[in-house]
Amino acid sequence: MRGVGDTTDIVQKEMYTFLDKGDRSVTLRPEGTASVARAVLESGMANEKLPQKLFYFSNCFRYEKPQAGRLREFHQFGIECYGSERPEADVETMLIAAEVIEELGIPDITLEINSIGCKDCRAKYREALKEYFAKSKETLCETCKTRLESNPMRILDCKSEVCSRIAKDAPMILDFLCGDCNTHFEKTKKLLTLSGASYIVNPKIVRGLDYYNRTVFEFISNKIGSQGAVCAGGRYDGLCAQIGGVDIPAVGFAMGLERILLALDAAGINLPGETPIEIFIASLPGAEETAFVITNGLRKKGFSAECEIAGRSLKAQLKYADKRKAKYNIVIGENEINENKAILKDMQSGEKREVLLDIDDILLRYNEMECK
RNA sequence: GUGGGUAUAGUUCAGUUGGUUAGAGCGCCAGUUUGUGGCACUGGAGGUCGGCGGUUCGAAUCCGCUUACCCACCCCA
Repeated sequence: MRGVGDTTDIVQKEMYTFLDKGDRSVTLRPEGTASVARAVLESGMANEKLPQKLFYFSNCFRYEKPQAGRLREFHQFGIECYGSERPEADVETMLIAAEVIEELGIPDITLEINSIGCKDCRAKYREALKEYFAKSKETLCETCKTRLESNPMRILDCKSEVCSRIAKDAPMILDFLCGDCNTHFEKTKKLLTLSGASYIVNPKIVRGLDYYNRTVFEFISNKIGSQGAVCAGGRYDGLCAQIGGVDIPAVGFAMGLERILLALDAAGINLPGETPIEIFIASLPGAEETAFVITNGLRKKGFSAECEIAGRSLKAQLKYADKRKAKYNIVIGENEINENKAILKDMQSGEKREVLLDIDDILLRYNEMECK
């Protein structure tokens, strides 16, 4: 609550909080950053070397009404950089996100950035906003009336027709940045441009977590429904001190994995499916034990090998091997056991080669066929 | 929290104004020379039609309640 901010929706409405069997109040984490900050401080990482660069994959929980791209249990991939207050860290972070998105091949993603300044800038800005919105206080929507006192910046984000119309001509945070924050933002934009990253400045971005300051950004898709933010983040210099640790600047992002999957799906990009097995050892009645032992031997050599464990006919076994996309097969029956020989067959080319019923010989022939 | 929608086989979906034994494609299993798969053909398994209650001679179909899911608002990854 301290980290994310107790006036945010995440804390006020969306936390899964309950008592455990020892009557302790437990909350499922709604996001990753505050947990990482706590871990960094608790483990003393901040005293080791700086900057520290970290990543996480984690499931998160928010009590919201589910819809496309919004689940009550979802997964985030995130990175965090601790120990630099300079724009290089901000841009490095954004570039990594851009790289991930590009590497995955997701098209039509826009990077939107903004600066929400520091405490001083925001104090002035809040006053200006209050003054501005107070003039139309009566026409604001109910939630925004309360936001006027608690967190006027979020009125800018309100989608209600009335509020957004009023917000249209509201003062912009960018006009209230102090010298340092302005320099930081200008340098950030410059580094992005120098790195060849395309972005737009969206002065309306207000992140929903209170720990952010200065740079905030979102990677947005318009192909995955109304929950378009596929990745979002920013700088959070005050968070460590806020939760009771040393004062250490940081910047990071979180990526919504389910939303990434939606975007991949919308673009028709398939993720790699089932891993094909390398060798399938089929067996005829009486040869099951030999097949089993050879399969195990191949596995110990690091191969992905399978044999029949369901007692099916040869035909069914090979059908199964085909469905598993096995690269090679070996059929073992009475003849093979008597002669201590079998046929290693490439299931795609149909090429065959004689092998001894011996792990090393199978590996040798396998490699010969693979290298051809 | 607010609004709208959907629920039938493993899956994607048909199912007429209420009327016999609820169907199809794909998937799964088996067979088509009992030692080589993919293709084709044939056959098979698999459903208390989301749940409970009501109307009716009769309900997958109509009504009420309920649960789950989907979409949008809100909010956010």
